[in-house]
Amino acid sequence: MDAGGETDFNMEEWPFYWLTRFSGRYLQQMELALKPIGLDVAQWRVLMALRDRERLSVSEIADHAIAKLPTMTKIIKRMESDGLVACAPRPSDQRVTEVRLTPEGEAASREAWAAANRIYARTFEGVSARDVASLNRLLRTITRNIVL
Amino acid sequence: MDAGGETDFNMEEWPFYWLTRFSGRYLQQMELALKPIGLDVAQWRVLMALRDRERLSVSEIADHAIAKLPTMTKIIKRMESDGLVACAPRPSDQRVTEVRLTPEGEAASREAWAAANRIYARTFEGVSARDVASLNRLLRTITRNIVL
DNA sequence: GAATAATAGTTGACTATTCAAGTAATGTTC
DNA sequence: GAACATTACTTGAATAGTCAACTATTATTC
Repeated sequence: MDAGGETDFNMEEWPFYWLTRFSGRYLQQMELALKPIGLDVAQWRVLMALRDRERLSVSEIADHAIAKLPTMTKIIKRMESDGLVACAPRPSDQRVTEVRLTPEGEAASREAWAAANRIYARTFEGVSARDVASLNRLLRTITRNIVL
Repeated sequence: MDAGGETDFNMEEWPFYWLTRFSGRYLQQMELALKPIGLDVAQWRVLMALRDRERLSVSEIADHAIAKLPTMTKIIKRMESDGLVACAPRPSDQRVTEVRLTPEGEAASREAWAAANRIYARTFEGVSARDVASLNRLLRTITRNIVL
């Protein structure tokens, strides 16, 4: 496959094309679904990160959400002043700022997850569980491969 | 699958998790690869859109790159003042601004595609052509489904 | 254990993106 | 064909994201 040359190259056979395109539409739809909840995509990423663990440092959230650290600082500050999260220095290491959801943040999280599930349901309607599993497997592989 | 509830939910079995994660890393890597060429991700999206067609309107590019129209206006203006693209009103409809690559823009495009191909090669190393084809097929389906 | 290095985060100046409101050209309706 | 609506952008004010430089805390080295 030679995407740069003059040879016959079909964009639709290039996975990056579809991944970019899908990702863009996913963000559009999430943005739309989050608006009534009073959230944006950046905040949604923080809620996703805080789904599994109760407390995370700002760096850990930035890493998980694949955002730069200063960006994440400011997103967290916004969410803090909106009352969605609470921040406190970690007792064992005062350098790290630990972030956790407030009850209000948990409520927003539940609403956001419900919205995400609705989008998921219609997006994968008619796709078999086996195909979803294959997709996850392949995505995990290429996500690992791309970093080098 | 109930991503919002208290039930056992494994993020790694949720395709949106991987799609978001992959997409983030892809953008990181492209950003890195484009820097020496003097391009950013926004400009790369324009070059991608202009790969197949010689001339596109600002709206068409915005739509293809899944960006908002005012954003695209400004990206195009930046690229125009960098000498990468040229703009002219469409003769048959003076409202539309047609954008095409300059020779300089074509050169940048070739370099960017080469960089993208290098990333693609290492990302999909060891992935069979059949799996790539399945991935494309599934991505096309879910990209169509998500919009409703 | 004082000096230096490394880590975690924040801040401020700069750039990029977005929303809302504007302009200009084309379509439509009566 | 004049008035109104729609389309295709563009612009300016507000917001968000980024880079470089800074502070504070912990780790390491001599």
